[in-house]
Formats: sequence, structure tokens, C-alpha cells
Amino acid sequence: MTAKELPAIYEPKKVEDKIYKIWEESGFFNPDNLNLPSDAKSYTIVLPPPNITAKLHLGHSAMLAIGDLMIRFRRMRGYRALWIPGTDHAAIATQNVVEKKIFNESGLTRHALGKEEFLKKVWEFLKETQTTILHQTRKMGSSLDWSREAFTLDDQRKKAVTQMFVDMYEAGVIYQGERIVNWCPRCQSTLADDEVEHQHQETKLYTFRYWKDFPIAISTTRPETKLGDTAVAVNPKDERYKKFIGQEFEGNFCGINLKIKIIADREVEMDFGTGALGVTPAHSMIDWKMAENNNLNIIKVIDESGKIHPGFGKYSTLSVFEARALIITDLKEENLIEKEENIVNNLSICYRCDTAIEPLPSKQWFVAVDKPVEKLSNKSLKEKAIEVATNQEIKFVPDRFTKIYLNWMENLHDWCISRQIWFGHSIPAYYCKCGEAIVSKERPKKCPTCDSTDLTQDEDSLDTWFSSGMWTFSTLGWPENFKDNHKSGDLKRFHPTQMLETGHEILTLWVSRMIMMSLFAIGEIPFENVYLHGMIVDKDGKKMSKSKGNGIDPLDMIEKFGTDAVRLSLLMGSTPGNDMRLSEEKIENYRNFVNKLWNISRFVISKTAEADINNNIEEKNLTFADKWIISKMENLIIGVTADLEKYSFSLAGEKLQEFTKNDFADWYLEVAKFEGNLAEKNIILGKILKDLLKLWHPFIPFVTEEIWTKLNADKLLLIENWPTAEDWNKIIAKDNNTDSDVFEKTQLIITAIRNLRAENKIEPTKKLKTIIYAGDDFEQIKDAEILIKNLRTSVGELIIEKSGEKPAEALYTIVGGIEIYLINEIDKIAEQKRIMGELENLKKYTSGLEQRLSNKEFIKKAPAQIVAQENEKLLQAKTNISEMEKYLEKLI
RNA sequence: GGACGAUUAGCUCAGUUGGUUAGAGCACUUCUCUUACAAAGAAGGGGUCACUGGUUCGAGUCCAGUAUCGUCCACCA
Repeated sequence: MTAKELPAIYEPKKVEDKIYKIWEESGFFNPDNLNLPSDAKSYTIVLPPPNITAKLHLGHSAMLAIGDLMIRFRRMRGYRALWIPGTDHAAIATQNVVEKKIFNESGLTRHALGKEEFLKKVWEFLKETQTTILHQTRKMGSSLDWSREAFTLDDQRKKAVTQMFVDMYEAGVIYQGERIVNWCPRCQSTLADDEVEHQHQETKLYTFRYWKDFPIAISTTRPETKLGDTAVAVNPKDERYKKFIGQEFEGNFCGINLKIKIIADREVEMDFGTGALGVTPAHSMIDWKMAENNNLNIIKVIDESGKIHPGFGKYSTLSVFEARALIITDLKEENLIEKEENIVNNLSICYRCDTAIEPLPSKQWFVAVDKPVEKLSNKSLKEKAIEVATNQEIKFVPDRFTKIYLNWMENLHDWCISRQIWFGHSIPAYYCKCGEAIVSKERPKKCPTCDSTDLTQDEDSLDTWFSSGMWTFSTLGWPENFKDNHKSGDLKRFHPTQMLETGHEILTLWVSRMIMMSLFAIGEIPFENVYLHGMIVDKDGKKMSKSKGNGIDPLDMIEKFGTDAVRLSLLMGSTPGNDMRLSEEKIENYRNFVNKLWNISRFVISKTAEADINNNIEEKNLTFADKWIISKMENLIIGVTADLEKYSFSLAGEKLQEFTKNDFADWYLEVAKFEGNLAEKNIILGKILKDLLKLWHPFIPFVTEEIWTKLNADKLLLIENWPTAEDWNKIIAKDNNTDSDVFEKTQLIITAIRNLRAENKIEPTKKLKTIIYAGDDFEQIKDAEILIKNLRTSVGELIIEKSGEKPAEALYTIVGGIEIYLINEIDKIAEQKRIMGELENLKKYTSGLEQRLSNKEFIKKAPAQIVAQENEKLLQAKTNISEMEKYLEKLI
């Protein structure tokens, strides 16, 4: 094939869908088809299931790019690589989206529509978005095992959730209890703490007394709740009120009898209002806690629809706003209000409908996190979940999230898992009119107490995190694959999984719950590593959102620049846990790079047409340039592999880019042009390209696979073996005469030429390239090498050989020498200037060294090894100087 | 209020256990349409590593404090 036969511009659109189809049909996304030895290690990742509420955004794309990189890397390294796809039903979020949609289209509420009809609509919506999401996921090139696809609300997961609920109930972990919850009066549902948002609002702060002779004035923004006050809390340090602590008062507040106890609580701020807080246990989170601590009565004032309960005289049945206005009027009449001021406070609102949250006590299902569990050796879920992170059974990348996780876990409270919504997992609890409640996998035939068959199932649904918390094992066949404490099937082969790749914003919401649930269900951790990617923000560092209109649609970008470019721009320059800025320009830039790789390949393919690149390379035929690129390749493989192992994806990518552009394209390809059609060179070109494509594959799978097909490969790049440095090392290791730095030398010559070109007034490019690489003049490289050797002898042993660590430093000093030689050939005067500058530098360096070595402290305290090194450096530098001076003399 | 980060070139960021003169990409300047690539190539300019102290022979790197910005959590009576 010649380069002419391939277009100079790579067109992703023509390639990507075709390639993805080939991959998918090959079956290799499923590790069962990989033909691996039975002892092959597994590497499993479960994909965080995206909510089916909307199409994917760039955050998802980043997640897919990183996940796919990890899984492709492991697959090529011979692991049983499994990546499980799925979607999340996102109970409350989905219900709200659909509810809004229906209301906008027909003006109907879900109640008007009825549960059955409404759920039908939800499923219709769900199918639609699910299809979109799965399409987008494929477009990203994700090598997911679609045969194991799951949905958090499909039949298999329903079974698992029911089983889990029953198991937890029987172990006493799940209980029903009354607690203060965030209630949305519009959604008619509780909200988890993290579903509550806050909004600043201007409001009035009233300072008043309950009645005339009540000793303390209190401040409130919600006078209507004061009908249910049972205490006044003050700061224990507050001198003004100390004397009242423990006292009880009884009196009449707006026609209602109240018993008020004065309690002390550190949470009370002395500076706010009067420094005294009216405690309404039923309608404030903090008050509830105080009530628990002080054994206070709980009086419910507000009902589920936001109206005042019966029993509060004329206020009953009024809405909170009406009641508030009326109470203010009444208080004013009685002259109890002492102050009225405008303040800005933080209002809790529903994250879906922005309605103000009404905290109120309600009967809910909870997961107890502090209760000792028998099968966890009488440790609580919380204790176990903390333990596995503390002892590093689960490792977080980056490590700082271990602290965040632990901090959060330690403050964890019981988890409310019931939601008053229609869409979601049903709760396997059944109630009888006689008051009996039964928790059971199947609907019980009759009530065990009264034999009644009239049982009704709990109407609530489960928090979506309850089902997604089981994701690592519910996707691997739990509970069927877990009998008598023994794992079987997929669960045995793939659990615990190796990696969870997710956004750090759901570390607490999801990750912690997965850990607790896995520990409970199968007694093991769900994953060994958690890689937390950052948030994708726009180029100004702002969060991307629909309302701001600064979002970038991944599909648009793929359409415009190709998937590989999008993937690269998401992988490069991103470090775990840190937010990443992304702009269209960045994607465009990587599109250019992908095209560059394409063109490099075109060139190589045209050169290798006649050569059989499967032939072995004969070492004796190698030139310096060959050895240099081979050694570079060897280092590249080592470096990239190590970086990928430790999740430094961006660093690995940079190394690859550096090699591809600077070493391979800019220099070796140029050399190849001048060295003509040497068969050996073409074989090397081909072999390098092949390994380079393998190394790039996890980053940019499409273009590499496409080029791969042009190389007459017998199998897909997808399942090729990861390159090894040894293969390259073998080629050159046999050469006894090969100095450890022979390749670096070639590079140095190249550097010298570059410097020369920069300084010389002659038109250098072609001429110099010719001098170095072409025909007879190529001998000059060898001459240069002899010169280097001479220099080395005269300078003595170089640091590289002694320290073996920092060759570049030592070599830096001999660059001057090489340059002398080459430049001498062309322009002695220019050289003179150069060498003088060089000398100056060296002298500066030398004096620095001398200064350091004359420092007594240094001699005394620095390790002997360092001192010796420094001495040696000085010696070298001095020798170099004298060498250079000699050269300078010769020049003149 | 609690926890955790960040601050390095005009911009976006690397900098791998402390080690000689701190790097890349973009942008900028100059040159080149040289046959894989103008979606390109070559060369160049640009930095008091936020600030102040400390540890050390040696600090962008470790410690403490300050400032600014950010994220998460709690919470606003």
C-alpha cells in the first residue's frame, strides 16, 4: 500500500461506527470469549450507571474514557477484563422529570393521571432516554460487555433488592421508626439530606416573648411553629441566661398552653437574635436533636400538606403562611413583639421543585448504621465500612479521599431509605388492619396474627441508592450466586471488583453505601480501588449546566472532531480528583494530533510496503539512529506501562505524545527518508509503529484500530498483547560495544545540529540534514562518535556511568564538544562565540560547585556520598573547561 | 461552623520518595507551502514557583502561619 492510497485527512465519521460494530460482533468485550488461561487474573469494573433522566454530559464521557482506558489496558495485558454496563432508574429524579413533562404537555398532575397510567408514562420515557444513553455510551468507544447489561430496576435487580431488604430487616439493620425528615409538601415525599438544596432569601426575624412574664425573649423567622415549642435553648456559657437553665415555665401563647423548659446547648449562638432559641422539636432538625438529648415532648404543628394540625384553635387548618401572618397580628395586639428586622437566611428547598422544605416527623424505613450486626462480628455497618478504608483494603485515588470518606463516615447517621414516590423499588412490607406488619420476600397469604387475607403492601418506594448500592454484586448474580456463604459463577470469578471509577461528588452518596451493603451481603469489599475523577468545568472554571448554557454536548464534539479527539482531550491534563477545564479548542487540538498520527502511519505504511515487518531485525545492520529510537521505544514502553499502572493517565499520554511527535516523527522519520530504502529501517519503522499503536490504543481506540487493519494484522488490536520492553531490549542487548549512552549520543548530535541551525546564518535545514544523514556524509556521525569517545576518555569517567542516574547532566557538558566538532566544519567563528558562552556557563557552574564544597557545613553534614559526587562533578567540570579552552585555542 | 484541596509562563496544567540552570501544550514573535502531515514544519521570547517564617549543606517539593479561590458536609433559630 502506498501513502497515496490513504487520504491525508483522517475522517473519524467514516470509521468509528464500523469499527465499533466489528469489536462488538467479535464478542471480545465479554471476557468469556478471550480464550485466556484458566489462571488469568480478572479485572472488573462496574460502570456507575447513569441516571436515565437525561442524556449523557461530558462528565459521563470522562468517566467512559477513563474506564475504557483502564479496561483496554488490562485486556491487552492478559487480564480477564470485564466492564459491566447499566443504567440507574434514579427513582425520585425520574419521577419528577416525567411529572414535569406530563404537566407541561397536558396540564395533568400525577395524581390526576393515577398511579398505573403514570408509571406507564415513566416507562415510556425511560425506554427512550435509555436508548439514547446506550447509544452515546457506544459512541464513546466503550468496550463494555453488553451481554451483562443491567438496569437498577429490572427483574433481576428487583429480586436482589427484595432479598437484601428482608435480610437486613431480619438482621435488625432495617427498622421502621419515626424521625424528623425533610418533607416536600408539593412532592408529598421525604427527601434525603443530599436532595435538599439551599437558597438565600430575605425574611423577617421577629423577637418576642411567649407571654408577658416569660423571662426570655426569643427570635424566630417562623412564629407559626412556636405553637409546638417545648423548650428554650441557650448557650451554657451565656451569663444572661445561666440562672434560668433547668427551670420550667407554663403559660399561654396565643391561646395555646405551652410548657417551656430552659435547656443549655452549645449549638446556640449567643450573638444571634437574643441568644435564646425557641425549641420546636417537630419542625426543625437541630431542635429535634436537642429534644432527643433533653427528653423533650414533641408536638406536631404542621401536617404533610403544610397546614396547621387540628387542636391549635383558630390556627388549625390554616397554611403556614396564613398562620404566620395571623400569629404576628395577634402578638402585636398583645404587644409581645419586641423587634422586627430584615435578615437574609438560608432556606431549605426541594432540589426538584424548589418548594420550601418542611421538616417534620414521619414514619420511615431506616438502615441502622450504628447497630452491631451479628454476622459482622458484632460490628456495626459504620465500623466495618470505616475499618476497610483505614486498613487500606479499599484504596482511594487520589489518597486524600480516604480522609474525606472517613470523616464523612464517622458523622454518618441512620439512613432513611423510604421515599413517598410511585416510581422505584417496592418495599416488601405488608400491613394488616389488625396492626401487624410483615416483612417478606413474597406477599404473605394471610396475617399471622389475625388470619386476615386483607393485606396491603407498603406504598412507599426505596431510595434509589439502596438499589445502586448493591451494584457490584447485584450485577454479578447475587443472590442466586451466593448460597451458604459461598460465592459461585460470575460472583466468584469477578467479585470483589478491582476498580470503581466515578466522580468524587458521589463519594458519599454512593461509594459509601456500596461499601456498607457489600460488607453486609457477602462480607467482602465491593472493590479494591476507587478512582475519583474530577468535575468537567468550562474554560472559565465554571460548572457546566444547562441553565448557564455553557455546556458542551459530547455527541456534538464527536460529530465534529471524532471520538478519539474527545477522549484524548478528556484524558490529557486531567489528574484524579481535580476538576478539569475543557474547551472546544482543546478538543480541536487533539483532533490535529490524531491526524498527525494518521499521517505518520501513512508514511510508515508506504515505506514498509516492500518489507516484511515480521522479519527479525539484524542487529549488525543497525545505525546509530536505529539504536537510538529502539532505546527510546524501550523506555517509552516501561514509562507508559508504569504510569498507567499508577493511574497517571495524563503523564502516560504526554510521554506517548512526546515520543510520537518529537522522537519518531521529527527525527527518526527524517532519518528514514535520508537513509533510503534500507530494508532494516523499514522493518524497524513498521515494528515501532505497531507497538506505538498498541500503546496508544487505550487512549484512542478507533484511529489505532483503523490503522491496524492497514498493517495486514491477523487479529484485532483490541485483543493484541501489550508491548514489552524486553522485545526491544533483545535486539540491542547483544551488542557488547554498545555504550550505555550510545543512543543518547545520537540524540546529542541531533541537538547539536539544532543548536547550530539556530545560530548559523547559513540556510541550514536541508544542508545539515544532508550532512548528517545522507550518503557519504553520514560517516560524520561516526566521526562525531569517535570525537565523543575521545572526549570521554580525556574527561575521565563520566557521571552517567558512575551514577547511572542523571546522564543528561553529564552529557550536557560534552554537548559543547560535539558542537565544536560539527561547527568547526562549517563556521569556526560562530563556534568561537558559542564555546565562549559555553565556557562561561561552565565556569559559573564550577564556581557554584567550588562554593558549595568550600562550605564547611556542607562537608560536615552532607552525606559522604553526596560530597564525593560533588567533588567528582567539580573535577569533571574543570577538566571540561580545560578541554574547551584547548579547543578554543585550536579554533583561533 | 466542620472537613478537604488549590495557588508554578499571558492561558490550561505537569513537576514521580528534597539534589546542579523549573517543563509541556495553547497563545505570542520570526522564518519555511522541504514529497507523511498548512488540521504542518523550524527557531525564539516569556517564570521572585501566592506571601511570611521554619527544618535542611540544599526547598517548587517537607512543616507552621497568612491571603485568595474552590469543593463537599453541617446549618441558619
